[in-house]
Amino acid sequence: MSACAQCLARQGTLCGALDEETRARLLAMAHAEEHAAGRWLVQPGAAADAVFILRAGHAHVARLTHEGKRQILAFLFPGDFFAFTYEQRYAYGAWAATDVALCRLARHQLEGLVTTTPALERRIRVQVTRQLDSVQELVFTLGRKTALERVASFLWYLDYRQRKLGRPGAMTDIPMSRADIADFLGLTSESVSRALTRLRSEGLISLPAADQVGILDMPRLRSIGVVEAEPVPEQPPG
Amino acid sequence: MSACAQCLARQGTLCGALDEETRARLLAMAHAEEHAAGRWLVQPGAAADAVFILRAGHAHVARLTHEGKRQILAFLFPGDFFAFTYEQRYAYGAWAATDVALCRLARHQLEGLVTTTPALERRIRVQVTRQLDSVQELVFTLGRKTALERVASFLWYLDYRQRKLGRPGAMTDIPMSRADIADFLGLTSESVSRALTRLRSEGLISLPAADQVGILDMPRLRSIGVVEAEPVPEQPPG
DNA sequence: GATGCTAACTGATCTGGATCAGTGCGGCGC
DNA sequence: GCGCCGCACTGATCCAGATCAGTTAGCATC
Repeated sequence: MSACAQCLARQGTLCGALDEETRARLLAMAHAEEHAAGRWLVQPGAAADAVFILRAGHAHVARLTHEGKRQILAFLFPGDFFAFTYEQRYAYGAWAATDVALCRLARHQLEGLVTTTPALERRIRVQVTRQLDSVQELVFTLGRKTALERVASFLWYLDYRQRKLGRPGAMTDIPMSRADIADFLGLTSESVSRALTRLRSEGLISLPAADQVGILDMPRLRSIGVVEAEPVPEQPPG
Repeated sequence: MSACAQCLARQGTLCGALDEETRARLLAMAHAEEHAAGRWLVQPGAAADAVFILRAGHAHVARLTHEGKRQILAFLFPGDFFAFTYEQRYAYGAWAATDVALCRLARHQLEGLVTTTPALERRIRVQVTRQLDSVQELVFTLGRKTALERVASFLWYLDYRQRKLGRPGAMTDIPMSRADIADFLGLTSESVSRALTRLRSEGLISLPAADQVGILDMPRLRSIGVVEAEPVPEQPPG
């Protein structure tokens, strides 16, 4: 079984629910790649000619400014696809945080298959819509949450992602640095540290190592972090 | 010509580039609606059973918290479609800022047409991807820009949207309140006012009325606001 | 054209998170 | 084992933007 086959068969991702034939065709055009940690997988501003699926490792999508500011737009977990756009060039870059393995799909090839395969088209639409929902979630976090709320919701999100990948352990990995978390949440690494310390001192989490959290009180963590949207019967705030 | 026909024929939107037959079918399932200012067009948390296209007026997509905080996720202009999701319920609401006119498309009907019409499927995918790009832009704004930068980029955005709708006048309308702008940019209305005052006092804009700006120095406004992503040759910041 | 009423603006003060400046610690090379 | 290096944490100070408190400018109503 080729390197890409397994990742294309994964449930709940781009191709999981597709029929055999379509998956075989995708597999035929998929190009397996490996990259070392600390490299651009997608160069910001490069010609947008391919779509990728992360097979293994951790990566993130980020936008940079000329002053060296960075905003991480998404953390990528195995099975996630990225670099999908209709623009000529990528507005953002994708960075390998660890050693990673990818499937690369040439955009024009994929586009060809998509036009003759409604089921694939639909899968892509579902995935892009999901991504839209999750970025809107991030907008809310950045616009209207305090530092503590941001970190609490981030821990919930980390746990959720890892649970979905099927790791039911008591501990949740933190596979990125404090600086990465800060650049995702619109904070500094110091603020992330302080928020974690505070959550620990209040007994919501344990921090046995810098890259591991144990969530001790999920309901309270959720209530601090998630700030649930509520079905409003009538009348707006503004 | 029915109320919806014109909006379905509009170029650059959901249905602009479709063939006659598909457009006729869409038109057949489109239900024209009008709503007064200050009402929910889409109730947050309501069953997600329809998709809408804004025909006339202004509206916005917003998420609320139980503490009365609000984050506006997008301002809607004529031709925009919204409330498109694969979830059971809307995570966000859409609010009529002025009197509005809509086309309503029942989700199950649209879904049926979409599966047999690749061109429509593709149009939706392009639109959703564009929305994703613009929300990512907002993430960057909220995560890494100062108040002045946010307001400057917002004015550029307003001007861009209105230019695209074909209003080449020297003045740009501001069809929403300062509080709305604040809730979009993650600020307070006071901060929005101060930023506008400062941009005016530095000669970048004129403010003949509260709901109109004249952009006097677009290059400088862009350079303050847009903080362009730059194609990085190698090496990350983190 | 006086009387409210609402939204925009502005000034004074407060504060959450940034910034600056360390300390502590775990992993790695020698 | 020991020194080095990089990251996480923590303490002290600073500051951008929030908050609080008016003032001003339309605009509708009588």
